[in-house]
Amino acid sequence: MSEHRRGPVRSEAARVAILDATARLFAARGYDHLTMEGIAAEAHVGKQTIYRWWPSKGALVADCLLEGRLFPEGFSPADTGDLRADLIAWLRGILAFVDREGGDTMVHSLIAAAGDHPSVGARLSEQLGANPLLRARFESAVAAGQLSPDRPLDELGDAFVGAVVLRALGRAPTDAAAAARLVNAVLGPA
Amino acid sequence: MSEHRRGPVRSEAARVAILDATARLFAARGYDHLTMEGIAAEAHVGKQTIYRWWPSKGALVADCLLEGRLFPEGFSPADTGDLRADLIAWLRGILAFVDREGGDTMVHSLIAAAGDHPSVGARLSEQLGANPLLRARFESAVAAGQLSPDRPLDELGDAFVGAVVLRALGRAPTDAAAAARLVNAVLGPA
Amino acid sequence: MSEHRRGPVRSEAARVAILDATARLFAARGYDHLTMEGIAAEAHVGKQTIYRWWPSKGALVADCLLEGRLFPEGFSPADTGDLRADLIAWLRGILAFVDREGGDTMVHSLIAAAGDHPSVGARLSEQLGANPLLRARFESAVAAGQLSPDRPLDELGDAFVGAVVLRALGRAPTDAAAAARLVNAVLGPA
Amino acid sequence: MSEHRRGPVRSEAARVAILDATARLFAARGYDHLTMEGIAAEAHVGKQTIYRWWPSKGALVADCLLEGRLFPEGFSPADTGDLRADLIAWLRGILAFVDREGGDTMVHSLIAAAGDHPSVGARLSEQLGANPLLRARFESAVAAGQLSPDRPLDELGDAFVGAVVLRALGRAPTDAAAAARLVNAVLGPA
DNA sequence: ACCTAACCGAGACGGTACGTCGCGTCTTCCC
DNA sequence: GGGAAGACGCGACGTACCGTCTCGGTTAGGT
Repeated sequence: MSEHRRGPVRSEAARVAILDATARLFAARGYDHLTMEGIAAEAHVGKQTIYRWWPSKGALVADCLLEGRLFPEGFSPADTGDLRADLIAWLRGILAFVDREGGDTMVHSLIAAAGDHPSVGARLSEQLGANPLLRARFESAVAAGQLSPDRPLDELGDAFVGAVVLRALGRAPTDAAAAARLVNAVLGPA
Repeated sequence: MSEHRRGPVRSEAARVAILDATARLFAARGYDHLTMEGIAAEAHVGKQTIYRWWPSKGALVADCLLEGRLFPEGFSPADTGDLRADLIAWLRGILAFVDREGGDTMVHSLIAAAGDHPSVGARLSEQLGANPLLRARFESAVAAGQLSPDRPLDELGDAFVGAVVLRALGRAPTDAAAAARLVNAVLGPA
Repeated sequence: MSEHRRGPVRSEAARVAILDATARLFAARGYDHLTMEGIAAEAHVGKQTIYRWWPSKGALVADCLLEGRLFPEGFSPADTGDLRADLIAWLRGILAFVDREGGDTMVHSLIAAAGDHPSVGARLSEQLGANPLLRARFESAVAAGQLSPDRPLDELGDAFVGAVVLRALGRAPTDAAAAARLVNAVLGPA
Repeated sequence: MSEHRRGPVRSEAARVAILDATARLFAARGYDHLTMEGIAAEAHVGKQTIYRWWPSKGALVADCLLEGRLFPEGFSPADTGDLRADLIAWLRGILAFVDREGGDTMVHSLIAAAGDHPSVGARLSEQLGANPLLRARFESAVAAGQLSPDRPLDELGDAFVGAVVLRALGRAPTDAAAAARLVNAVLGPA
């Protein structure tokens, strides 16, 4: 009944080698020094094998992001019961990542990749902003009466993550109090 | 007294022709279809004349932005006395610009350019976010008692503009109520 | 047994198109107006395809020479039994070629190419001087007793061809008796 | 009565500096690595000053040649009374010059320059071949009965020098007996 | 036990743009 | 008005990648 494909199936080894090579080169040299030829060489794979399964460099990076090959970590806010303190700690972690050696390159690369490939943009806020987890933290704060139930929570997360992205775009230096200022700005003073 | 330079000075005609050509091509075809060769041809100028004065495509676009060649307008919030209404109107204008024909291309191009060149990022928030004017609007709101004097105003602006940028990165479609939701999220419910 | 190469083999069509284009443009505009870009365009070929197989313009011209694409003819002395008359006729042919419309350009181009690429120089004396055939003519003359068997024949050929090349270098105009004078000078008076 | 030119006359210092720089760079890097910009810089002279007085690189080199800035020496045959021995010694000197470090570069450069500028070709045979002196040696040999008075002497010189140039073009290695073979070839066996 | 379609590596191909070099001209200031 | 400095429009250079294509070799179904 069903149409059967003959011949060998997709090589998992090749798929993994390509994604590994992509993540490795992305981390080492950034998105715009990433080349299809470089990936193919690094992965010991023919270029056609890449093009057979991914339409573009952006899609490849999006897949790496999806499989968590670019951020081993994944930032998520703690829940100590004190929303402001938790948000400040969470933002500090992200800002420290951006400020560290090569971190701004990583962020800029992701932003560049987001420009190339729509789904990278979507993944970006999830991975960097950990939006589902962030939203959960907000919901917990609402339940605890620390946050008005009328605040649209997704937009609230966007405001925090967006401010960080904007800072990263402009490469503005971040001081120690930046996280606290941003929380005060968005949530209102304590 | 001063050490004097001999030889011809920089040609203003060439400088203007290059910036004009850059702005024209940027608007027409977007940042990543913008090429140095295309600019040189459009400006009837040698490539070397571009490289003599600008190190990269990004720097060129940054200068265009600085001279207001990319946004004749410049979004600025009105001051009717009602902060929320003014912010919603201002955000709607920006979102409409992003959503309009080719508007997302323009924004993505600017974001891409920001990745290439630091000062584009800085200029971006000023031009697109009109930060000095936005800050003035916030200060007016503080004076009117509509905003707590303890909110850091620059971070507040970053949160708004950042959220818009983040939306644009993910190419999420914007509905009519998006502006209002964002204002409620950041400022708290009315 | 043998290590096997994978991947596509060299395209004969591209090779021929490049050599054809080179010969065509060389004949039309001379060696120093010959450009790699022009050849690539004329041959409908990427520049890299030329650089992949030839290191320089000179090597390309040398290959054309080797395949007889620059002189369809190839000057060779007749053997009527009269050495002096045959040499004079042969030299007249060459001098006429040099003097004719564009002929000096061709010769200067070849000399310039010889400067660029060693093997062009070697091929030059073979093609223009037809040395193997010239040497055969000398051997025939030795057998006929018209030439001392102690004359080194290669050097004899070099003397004739070299004198012509030297004339061409200096662009000295050649009169009708030039060929006869050269024969008398080298072979001694009749 | 006569039209007087006003302003300063041609600067001899500049003229000498340019020719010196040309000769220095020619010897150091060869004709085709010689650039007008390089000469101007080396001579601490504006490019316009060069173009004001010389039409091309070739003309510049021709002038250097004319003033003896390229060959301090100038090969001339001795007159010991033995023509063959004198010619062999003379040829050996030239061949040694060609074969020595960078000597072939020098000769190739001169040939290339001859292609660019007609008078370089003419000067070349005079300087390298020392034709007037060579002709004088031949005339002495005719007087001594060592050479038939019917041999055209200019063509005879051309044959010798031309054979050397041809060898140099093809970069053929020269062995010790080469000079003797050439003399035997052209003059006939002893 | 073939057959054969789809996979794989390698890499040649026609292209586009890059950033550099050198050309010959033009422009500015100084002597 | 000659000369230094050097900016200009221009054209070619040789390189880097793009995305497509063409090879032989390798694997699995299907028959």
